[in-house]
Amino acid sequence: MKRTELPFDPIGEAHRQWAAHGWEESADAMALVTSIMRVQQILMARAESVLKPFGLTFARYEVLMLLLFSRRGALPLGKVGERLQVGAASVTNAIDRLESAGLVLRRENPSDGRGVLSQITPAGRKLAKRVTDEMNADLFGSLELSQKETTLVFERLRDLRSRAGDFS
Amino acid sequence: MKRTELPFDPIGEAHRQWAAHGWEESADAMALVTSIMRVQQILMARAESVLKPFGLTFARYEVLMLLLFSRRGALPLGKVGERLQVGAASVTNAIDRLESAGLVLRRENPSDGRGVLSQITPAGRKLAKRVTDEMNADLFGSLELSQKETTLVFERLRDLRSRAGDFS
DNA sequence: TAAGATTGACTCTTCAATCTTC
DNA sequence: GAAGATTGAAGAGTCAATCTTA
Repeated sequence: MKRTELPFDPIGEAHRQWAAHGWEESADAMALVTSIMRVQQILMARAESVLKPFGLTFARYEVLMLLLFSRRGALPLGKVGERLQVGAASVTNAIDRLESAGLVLRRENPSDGRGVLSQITPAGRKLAKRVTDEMNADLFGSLELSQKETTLVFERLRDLRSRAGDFS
Repeated sequence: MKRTELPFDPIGEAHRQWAAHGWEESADAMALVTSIMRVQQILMARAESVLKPFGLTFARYEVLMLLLFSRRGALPLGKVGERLQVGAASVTNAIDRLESAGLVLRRENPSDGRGVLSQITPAGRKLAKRVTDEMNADLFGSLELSQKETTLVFERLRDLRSRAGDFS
Protein backbone atom coordinates (compact mmCIF):
# COMPACT_ATOMS: atom_id res chain seq x y z
CA MET A 1 0.00 0.00 0.00
CA LYS A 2 1.25 3.41 -1.01
CA ARG A 3 1.59 5.78 1.89
CA THR A 4 3.09 8.84 0.31
CA GLU A 5 2.21 12.10 1.97
CA LEU A 6 0.57 14.62 -0.32
CA PRO A 7 1.30 18.36 -0.06
CA PHE A 8 -2.44 19.17 -0.05
CA ASP A 9 -5.72 17.64 1.08
CA PRO A 10 -6.96 15.40 -1.75
CA ILE A 11 -10.52 15.56 -0.43
CA GLY A 12 -10.42 19.35 -0.28
CA GLU A 13 -9.35 19.24 -3.91
CA ALA A 14 -12.21 16.90 -4.79
CA HIS A 15 -14.61 19.26 -3.00
CA ARG A 16 -13.43 22.16 -5.16
CA GLN A 17 -13.82 20.13 -8.34
CA TRP A 18 -17.27 18.98 -7.32
CA ALA A 19 -18.41 22.57 -6.94
CA ALA A 20 -16.71 23.60 -10.17
CA HIS A 21 -18.65 20.93 -12.06
CA GLY A 22 -22.02 22.24 -10.95
CA TRP A 23 -22.54 19.84 -8.06
CA GLU A 24 -22.25 22.53 -5.40
CA GLU A 25 -25.32 21.31 -3.54
CA SER A 26 -23.78 18.00 -2.58
CA ALA A 27 -20.11 18.92 -2.42
CA ASP A 28 -20.04 19.11 1.38
CA ALA A 29 -21.75 15.77 1.79
CA MET A 30 -19.44 14.18 -0.76
CA ALA A 31 -16.44 15.48 1.16
CA LEU A 32 -17.81 14.09 4.42
CA VAL A 33 -18.58 10.67 2.98
CA THR A 34 -15.18 10.46 1.33
CA SER A 35 -13.54 11.53 4.60
CA ILE A 36 -15.27 8.77 6.50
CA MET A 37 -14.09 6.23 3.94
CA ARG A 38 -10.52 7.45 4.22
CA VAL A 39 -10.43 7.70 8.01
CA GLN A 40 -11.87 4.23 8.26
CA GLN A 41 -9.12 2.98 5.98
CA ILE A 42 -6.46 4.63 8.16
CA LEU A 43 -7.92 3.36 11.42
CA MET A 44 -8.47 -0.13 10.06
CA ALA A 45 -4.85 -0.35 8.92
CA ARG A 46 -3.67 0.66 12.38
CA ALA A 47 -6.01 -1.76 14.08
CA GLU A 48 -4.94 -4.66 11.89
CA SER A 49 -1.29 -3.90 12.54
CA VAL A 50 -1.93 -4.11 16.27
CA LEU A 51 -3.97 -7.30 15.90
CA LYS A 52 -1.86 -9.15 13.36
CA PRO A 53 0.81 -10.35 15.87
CA PHE A 54 -2.03 -12.00 17.79
CA GLY A 55 -3.41 -13.71 14.70
CA LEU A 56 -6.59 -11.64 14.82
CA THR A 57 -8.43 -9.48 12.31
CA PHE A 58 -10.67 -6.60 13.37
CA ALA A 59 -13.77 -8.64 12.59
CA ARG A 60 -12.59 -11.51 14.78
CA TYR A 61 -11.57 -9.08 17.52
CA GLU A 62 -15.09 -7.67 17.54
CA VAL A 63 -16.56 -11.14 17.89
CA LEU A 64 -14.21 -11.96 20.73
CA MET A 65 -15.06 -8.76 22.62
CA LEU A 66 -18.77 -9.31 22.11
CA LEU A 67 -18.47 -12.74 23.70
CA LEU A 68 -16.25 -11.42 26.48
CA PHE A 69 -18.92 -8.88 27.36
CA SER A 70 -21.84 -11.26 27.09
CA ARG A 71 -23.48 -12.45 30.29
CA ARG A 72 -22.58 -16.13 29.94
CA GLY A 73 -19.63 -15.77 27.61
CA ALA A 74 -21.76 -17.37 24.93
CA LEU A 75 -24.11 -16.23 22.17
CA PRO A 76 -25.97 -17.85 19.27
CA LEU A 77 -24.19 -17.19 15.98
CA GLY A 78 -27.21 -15.34 14.69
CA LYS A 79 -27.06 -12.90 17.61
CA VAL A 80 -23.41 -12.23 16.86
CA GLY A 81 -24.22 -11.30 13.29
CA GLU A 82 -27.11 -9.13 14.37
CA ARG A 83 -25.04 -7.17 16.87
CA LEU A 84 -22.08 -6.68 14.56
CA GLN A 85 -24.23 -6.21 11.46
CA VAL A 86 -22.42 -8.80 9.40
CA GLY A 87 -23.79 -11.70 7.39
CA ALA A 88 -24.18 -15.27 8.58
CA ALA A 89 -21.39 -16.49 6.32
CA SER A 90 -18.96 -13.98 7.82
CA VAL A 91 -19.86 -15.10 11.33
CA THR A 92 -19.35 -18.73 10.44
CA ASN A 93 -15.94 -17.89 9.02
CA ALA A 94 -14.89 -15.76 12.00
CA ILE A 95 -15.96 -18.42 14.50
CA ASP A 96 -14.12 -21.07 12.46
CA ARG A 97 -10.87 -19.15 12.79
CA LEU A 98 -11.38 -18.31 16.45
CA GLU A 99 -12.22 -21.93 17.16
CA SER A 100 -9.10 -23.18 15.38
CA ALA A 101 -7.10 -20.80 17.56
CA GLY A 102 -8.76 -22.20 20.67
CA LEU A 103 -10.29 -18.86 21.58
CA VAL A 104 -13.92 -19.91 21.28
CA LEU A 105 -15.80 -23.17 20.92
CA ARG A 106 -19.09 -24.22 19.41
CA ARG A 107 -21.82 -25.77 21.53
CA GLU A 108 -25.32 -26.96 20.87
CA ASN A 109 -28.00 -24.44 21.66
CA PRO A 110 -30.20 -26.11 24.28
CA SER A 111 -33.13 -23.86 23.48
CA ASP A 112 -33.03 -24.21 19.69
CA GLY A 113 -31.89 -27.37 17.92
CA ARG A 114 -31.14 -25.44 14.76
CA GLY A 115 -28.88 -22.96 16.44
CA VAL A 116 -25.25 -23.03 17.54
CA LEU A 117 -23.75 -21.28 20.52
CA SER A 118 -20.31 -19.71 20.35
CA GLN A 119 -18.60 -19.72 23.70
CA ILE A 120 -15.43 -17.87 24.66
CA THR A 121 -12.75 -20.06 26.26
CA PRO A 122 -10.47 -19.11 29.15
CA ALA A 123 -7.68 -18.64 26.60
CA GLY A 124 -10.02 -16.40 24.62
CA ARG A 125 -10.75 -14.24 27.64
CA LYS A 126 -7.09 -13.93 28.45
CA LEU A 127 -6.13 -12.97 24.92
CA ALA A 128 -9.03 -10.54 24.55
CA LYS A 129 -7.89 -8.61 27.60
CA ARG A 130 -4.28 -8.60 26.58
CA VAL A 131 -5.05 -7.47 23.04
CA THR A 132 -7.36 -4.76 24.32
CA ASP A 133 -4.58 -3.29 26.42
CA GLU A 134 -2.59 -2.98 23.21
CA MET A 135 -5.51 -1.53 21.29
CA ASN A 136 -6.10 1.04 24.01
CA ALA A 137 -2.47 2.05 24.01
CA ASP A 138 -1.70 2.05 20.30
CA LEU A 139 -5.02 2.94 18.67
CA PHE A 140 -7.70 4.34 20.94
CA GLY A 141 -5.21 6.18 23.12
CA SER A 142 -3.58 8.00 20.24
CA LEU A 143 -6.51 9.46 18.36
CA GLU A 144 -5.24 13.02 18.75
CA LEU A 145 -8.72 14.42 19.20
CA SER A 146 -9.79 16.17 22.38
CA GLN A 147 -12.36 14.61 24.69
CA LYS A 148 -14.87 17.23 23.62
CA GLU A 149 -14.28 16.72 19.91
CA THR A 150 -14.37 12.95 20.26
CA THR A 151 -17.76 13.06 21.94
CA LEU A 152 -19.07 15.60 19.48
CA VAL A 153 -18.15 13.59 16.40
CA PHE A 154 -19.38 10.38 18.01
CA GLU A 155 -22.80 11.92 18.62
CA ARG A 156 -23.20 13.16 15.06
CA LEU A 157 -22.20 9.74 13.74
CA ARG A 158 -24.65 8.13 16.13
CA ASP A 159 -27.39 10.28 14.60
CA LEU A 160 -26.33 9.04 11.19
CA ARG A 161 -26.39 5.41 12.30
CA SER A 162 -29.74 5.81 13.94
CA ARG A 163 -31.34 7.43 10.91
CA ALA A 164 -29.78 4.76 8.71
CA GLY A 165 -31.77 2.17 10.67
CA ASP A 166 -28.91 0.61 12.60
CA PHE A 167 -30.88 0.87 15.83
CA SER A 168 -33.89 2.75 17.08
CA MET B 1 -26.04 -9.43 5.14
CA LYS B 2 -28.17 -9.19 8.24
CA ARG B 3 -29.87 -5.83 8.59
CA THR B 4 -32.05 -6.29 11.66
CA GLU B 5 -32.73 -3.15 13.63
CA LEU B 6 -31.68 -3.34 17.25
CA PRO B 7 -33.72 -1.74 20.06
CA PHE B 8 -30.60 -0.06 21.47
CA ASP B 9 -27.29 1.36 20.30
CA PRO B 10 -24.79 -1.51 20.22
CA ILE B 11 -21.87 0.90 20.37
CA GLY B 12 -23.33 2.68 23.38
CA GLU B 13 -23.55 -0.74 25.00
CA ALA B 14 -19.93 -1.50 24.14
CA HIS B 15 -18.93 1.85 25.61
CA ARG B 16 -20.61 0.95 28.89
CA GLN B 17 -18.90 -2.44 28.98
CA TRP B 18 -15.55 -0.88 28.21
CA ALA B 19 -15.87 1.43 31.19
CA ALA B 20 -17.15 -1.40 33.39
CA HIS B 21 -14.04 -3.45 32.60
CA GLY B 22 -11.67 -0.76 33.78
CA TRP B 23 -10.89 0.75 30.38
CA GLU B 24 -12.66 4.03 31.15
CA GLU B 25 -9.78 6.08 29.77
CA SER B 26 -10.19 4.89 26.22
CA ALA B 27 -13.90 4.14 26.15
CA ASP B 28 -14.80 7.32 24.28
CA ALA B 29 -12.11 6.79 21.66
CA MET B 30 -13.16 3.16 21.23
CA ALA B 31 -16.74 4.28 20.65
CA LEU B 32 -15.64 6.83 18.08
CA VAL B 33 -13.44 4.39 16.18
CA THR B 34 -16.16 1.74 16.20
CA SER B 35 -18.68 4.32 15.00
CA ILE B 36 -16.50 5.29 12.08
CA MET B 37 -16.16 1.63 11.11
CA ARG B 38 -19.94 1.13 11.25
CA VAL B 39 -20.85 4.34 9.43
CA GLN B 40 -18.35 3.53 6.72
CA GLN B 41 -19.95 0.12 6.35
CA ILE B 42 -23.41 1.69 6.02
CA LEU B 43 -22.30 4.32 3.53
CA MET B 44 -20.28 1.85 1.49
CA ALA B 45 -23.27 -0.47 1.20
CA ARG B 46 -25.43 2.40 -0.03
CA ALA B 47 -22.79 3.57 -2.47
CA GLU B 48 -22.29 0.09 -3.90
CA SER B 49 -26.02 -0.34 -4.35
CA VAL B 50 -26.14 2.88 -6.38
CA LEU B 51 -23.08 1.88 -8.39
CA LYS B 52 -23.83 -1.79 -9.01
CA PRO B 53 -26.35 -1.20 -11.84
CA PHE B 54 -23.58 0.66 -13.65
CA GLY B 55 -21.08 -2.15 -13.15
CA LEU B 56 -18.93 -0.01 -10.86
CA THR B 57 -17.48 -0.45 -7.39
CA PHE B 58 -16.67 2.49 -5.13
CA ALA B 59 -12.96 2.05 -5.78
CA ARG B 60 -13.48 2.17 -9.54
CA TYR B 61 -15.83 5.14 -9.21
CA GLU B 62 -13.13 7.04 -7.35
CA VAL B 63 -10.63 6.32 -10.11
CA LEU B 64 -13.08 7.44 -12.75
CA MET B 65 -13.82 10.72 -10.94
CA LEU B 66 -10.14 11.39 -10.41
CA LEU B 67 -9.53 11.06 -14.14
CA LEU B 68 -12.60 13.14 -14.97
CA PHE B 69 -11.23 15.95 -12.81
CA SER B 70 -7.67 15.71 -14.06
CA ARG B 71 -6.43 18.41 -16.40
CA ARG B 72 -5.89 16.16 -19.44
CA GLY B 73 -8.23 13.35 -18.48
CA ALA B 74 -5.15 11.18 -17.96
CA LEU B 75 -2.84 10.28 -15.08
CA PRO B 76 0.01 7.83 -14.52
CA LEU B 77 -1.15 4.77 -12.56
CA GLY B 78 1.25 5.64 -9.78
CA LYS B 79 -0.37 9.06 -9.34
CA VAL B 80 -3.78 7.43 -9.09
CA GLY B 81 -2.64 5.19 -6.27
CA GLU B 82 -0.98 8.09 -4.49
CA ARG B 83 -4.08 10.26 -4.60
CA LEU B 84 -6.48 7.52 -3.55
CA GLN B 85 -4.05 5.95 -1.09
CA VAL B 86 -4.33 2.46 -2.50
CA GLY B 87 -1.63 0.02 -3.52
CA ALA B 88 -0.27 -0.44 -7.03
CA ALA B 89 -1.91 -3.85 -7.38
CA SER B 90 -5.32 -2.38 -6.61
CA VAL B 91 -4.85 0.33 -9.21
CA THR B 92 -3.85 -2.22 -11.84
CA ASN B 93 -6.96 -4.22 -11.04
CA ALA B 94 -9.30 -1.20 -11.09
CA ILE B 95 -7.90 0.05 -14.40
CA ASP B 96 -8.21 -3.46 -15.87
CA ARG B 97 -11.93 -3.50 -15.10
CA LEU B 98 -12.53 0.07 -16.25
CA GLU B 99 -10.63 -0.66 -19.45
CA SER B 100 -12.68 -3.80 -20.15
CA ALA B 101 -15.79 -1.67 -19.77
CA GLY B 102 -14.43 0.87 -22.25
CA LEU B 103 -14.41 3.66 -19.66
CA VAL B 104 -10.65 4.25 -19.63
CA LEU B 105 -7.73 3.16 -21.77
CA ARG B 106 -4.03 2.64 -21.17
CA ARG B 107 -1.42 4.68 -23.04
CA GLU B 108 2.33 4.85 -23.01
CA ASN B 109 3.70 7.59 -20.82
CA PRO B 110 5.74 9.80 -23.20
CA SER B 111 7.77 11.22 -20.33
CA ASP B 112 8.59 7.92 -18.62
CA GLY B 113 9.08 4.67 -20.50
CA ARG B 114 8.37 2.64 -17.38
CA GLY B 115 5.06 4.31 -16.67
CA VAL B 116 1.55 3.83 -18.02
CA LEU B 117 -1.06 6.54 -18.43
CA SER B 118 -4.71 5.85 -17.73
CA GLN B 119 -6.97 8.01 -19.84
CA ILE B 120 -10.70 8.47 -19.48
CA THR B 121 -12.71 7.86 -22.66
CA PRO B 122 -15.74 9.85 -23.85
CA ALA B 123 -17.92 6.97 -22.67
CA GLY B 124 -16.15 7.16 -19.32
CA ARG B 125 -16.87 10.88 -18.99
CA LYS B 126 -20.48 10.38 -19.88
CA LEU B 127 -20.97 7.56 -17.41
CA ALA B 128 -19.09 9.37 -14.64
CA LYS B 129 -21.44 12.32 -14.87
CA ARG B 130 -24.54 10.21 -15.05
CA VAL B 131 -23.51 8.07 -12.09
CA THR B 132 -22.59 11.14 -10.07
CA ASP B 133 -26.08 12.54 -10.53
CA GLU B 134 -27.36 9.31 -8.97
CA MET B 135 -24.80 9.43 -6.17
CA ASN B 136 -25.72 13.02 -5.40
CA ALA B 137 -29.41 12.17 -5.29
CA ASP B 138 -29.33 8.84 -3.47
CA LEU B 139 -26.29 9.08 -1.22
CA PHE B 140 -24.79 12.52 -0.74
CA GLY B 141 -28.16 14.26 -0.88
CA SER B 142 -29.70 12.12 1.81
CA LEU B 143 -27.15 12.26 4.61
CA GLU B 144 -29.64 13.75 7.07
CA LEU B 145 -27.03 15.95 8.69
CA SER B 146 -27.31 19.73 8.68
CA GLN B 147 -24.88 21.85 6.69
CA LYS B 148 -23.29 23.00 9.90
CA GLU B 149 -22.91 19.50 11.33
CA THR B 150 -21.57 18.17 8.06
CA THR B 151 -18.84 20.79 7.93
CA LEU B 152 -18.04 20.36 11.59
CA VAL B 153 -17.56 16.60 11.39
CA PHE B 154 -15.63 16.95 8.14
CA GLU B 155 -13.18 19.33 9.77
CA ARG B 156 -12.51 17.07 12.74
CA LEU B 157 -11.96 14.12 10.44
CA ARG B 158 -9.64 16.24 8.34
CA ASP B 159 -7.59 16.89 11.47
CA LEU B 160 -7.43 13.17 12.04
CA ARG B 161 -6.32 12.50 8.47
CA SER B 162 -3.74 15.22 8.61
CA ARG B 163 -2.25 14.00 11.86
CA ALA B 164 -2.25 10.47 10.52
CA GLY B 165 0.06 11.64 7.75
CA ASP B 166 -2.40 11.52 4.87
CA PHE B 167 -1.35 15.00 3.77
CA SER B 168 0.46 17.99 5.24
C1' DT C 1 20.07 0.10 -7.81
C1' DA C 2 15.56 1.99 -7.69
C1' DA C 3 10.88 2.94 -9.54
C1' DG C 4 6.51 1.69 -12.21
C1' DA C 5 3.65 -1.83 -13.18
C1' DT C 6 2.00 -6.58 -13.47
C1' DT C 7 1.17 -11.31 -11.86
C1' DG C 8 -0.03 -15.06 -8.76
C1' DA C 9 -1.05 -16.74 -4.17
C1' DC C 10 -3.70 -15.87 -0.21
C1' DT C 11 -7.42 -13.80 2.65
C1' DC C 12 -11.78 -11.93 3.53
C1' DT C 13 -16.54 -10.97 2.20
C1' DT C 14 -20.76 -11.88 -0.14
C1' DC C 15 -24.16 -14.45 -2.68
C1' DA C 16 -26.72 -18.44 -3.86
C1' DA C 17 -27.66 -23.08 -2.90
C1' DT C 18 -28.23 -26.63 0.59
C1' DC C 19 -29.26 -29.08 4.93
C1' DT C 20 -31.43 -29.45 9.30
C1' DT C 21 -34.74 -28.20 12.57
C1' DC C 22 -38.59 -25.22 13.99
C1' DG D 1 -42.68 -23.06 4.51
C1' DA D 2 -39.32 -20.34 7.38
C1' DA D 3 -35.12 -19.73 10.17
C1' DG D 4 -30.19 -20.96 11.61
C1' DA D 5 -26.13 -22.35 9.86
C1' DT D 6 -22.77 -24.19 6.50
C1' DT D 7 -20.60 -24.71 1.93
C1' DG D 8 -18.60 -23.44 -2.52
C1' DA D 9 -17.85 -20.03 -6.04
C1' DA D 10 -16.95 -15.31 -7.35
C1' DG D 11 -15.09 -10.55 -6.45
C1' DA D 12 -11.78 -7.38 -4.43
C1' DG D 13 -7.67 -6.16 -1.80
C1' DT D 14 -2.94 -7.11 -0.09
C1' DC D 15 1.65 -9.01 -0.23
C1' DA D 16 5.72 -10.89 -2.33
C1' DA D 17 8.07 -11.83 -6.45
C1' DT D 18 9.11 -10.46 -11.14
C1' DC D 19 9.97 -7.77 -15.35
C1' DT D 20 11.19 -3.60 -17.68
C1' DT D 21 13.12 0.85 -17.89
C1' DA D 22 15.36 5.01 -15.68
